[in-house]
Amino acid sequence: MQLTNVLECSECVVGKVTGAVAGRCHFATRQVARDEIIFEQGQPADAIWVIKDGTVLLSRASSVDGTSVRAHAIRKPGDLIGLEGLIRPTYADQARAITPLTLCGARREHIDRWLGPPGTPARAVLEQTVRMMSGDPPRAAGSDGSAVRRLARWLVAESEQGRAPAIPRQVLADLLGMVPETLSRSLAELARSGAVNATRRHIVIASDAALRVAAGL
Amino acid sequence: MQLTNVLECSECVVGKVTGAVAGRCHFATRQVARDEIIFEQGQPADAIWVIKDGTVLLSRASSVDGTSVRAHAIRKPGDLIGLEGLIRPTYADQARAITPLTLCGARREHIDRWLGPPGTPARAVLEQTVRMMSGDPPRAAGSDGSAVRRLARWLVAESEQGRAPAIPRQVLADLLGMVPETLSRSLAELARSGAVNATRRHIVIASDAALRVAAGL
DNA sequence: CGGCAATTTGAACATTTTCAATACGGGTGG
DNA sequence: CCACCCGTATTGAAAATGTTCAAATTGCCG
Repeated sequence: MQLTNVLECSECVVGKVTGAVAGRCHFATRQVARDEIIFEQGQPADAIWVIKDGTVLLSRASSVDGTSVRAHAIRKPGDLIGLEGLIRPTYADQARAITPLTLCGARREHIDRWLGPPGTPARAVLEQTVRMMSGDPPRAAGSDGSAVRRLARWLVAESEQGRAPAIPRQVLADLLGMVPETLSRSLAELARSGAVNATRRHIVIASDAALRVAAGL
Repeated sequence: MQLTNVLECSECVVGKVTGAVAGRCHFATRQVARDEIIFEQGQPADAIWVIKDGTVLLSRASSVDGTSVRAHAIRKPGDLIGLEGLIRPTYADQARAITPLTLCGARREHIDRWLGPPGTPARAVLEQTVRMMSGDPPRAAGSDGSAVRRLARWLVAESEQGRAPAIPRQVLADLLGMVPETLSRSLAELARSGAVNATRRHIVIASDAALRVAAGL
């Protein structure tokens, strides 16, 4: 996304807007060593950062069980991290430096003021966008557990009032990182164990408990 | 992300900001039938929509080869689709209705005006965020092709000047949806075929051609 | 220069994919 | 209103692929 690896203030979102000349932007610069944690998932989201130099790794513990954390994105110079602070009290990801880093950041209140009054169109759209982003679960893959387990987790996470969103099998398979045949088999398995009740179009949850067992929770 | 399935104007990003009472927002409402395509990947991104009711599926053809499209996200009432129009001339995804839909939308120029002057902080941050979002490749999964192929594709997509980002194997494995052992083997395979040259910390591309062959391009 | 943790390798095993055939269900037209 | 038809979903069996677990290696840091 960025041609050079180091971001000048004149190329930075913040720098550009404030018309800053090199190094004069009002955000605070901070150096971070490799492997250092910038923030933890669940911590109060009290700062937002721009990456000037280096690479950041975002990881998230699966929202349902607290265990296995999985890397889901890398962020590079120019990118913003910690934006979820705009819409929720805590960080949605863990951010870790996988190279030495230069960051520029500010506390949430500061950003809040800087962004201008809430209720302006740009700000409202920004917030909605961040909400959308941090709500997207990373696409599942084989190493996330067996097909049955992934399906069960998805059902736990996405179902409302005992019914899963009506999504064609082909599409759901894609979202779960498997082929339709495997999805079909997994669903049959869950039905066999009494966790769900599936027709061609709808999936209803028969036993929340059984489903959670299948999900490994 | 939304408790009810139908979004009132009073709950909508646009509605809220404009203080609209029911149905009075200046965006145009549109009904969409199930399976209808709202926009195609690559088309001029000339409109942005808010989902009022229903579910939208976003799919993307892998950026490297034009073939296999994969579903990568679903969007629900309250979400915005087509935001990439703010930062690039064409849509980054295909959007398809997987239920009957009610949308509210406006042309890009309109949104542009509505969002206020470019160069305001909120707007700049919004644009940067959208840029980040549409740049994120969906996490790979087993059904996307063999491990070697997925690795090769990632290398093609992420390398700059013949070198891949310096990422620990463990992390890269996660991003590619495989376990470290499999990554190791895949990398060895690519090295054997002369496509890359790997040390523990860096991966350099030895032959762009060979790599593309391994990627199936 | 030595120790250690990350990585690589090996072999057996489990799972998923594949390919092909069948069943099912919804929509359509009579 | 019912029967037929088509496309989607399911099932089966074999083969390919990835995972697991354990052991050996290697490169990097102090």
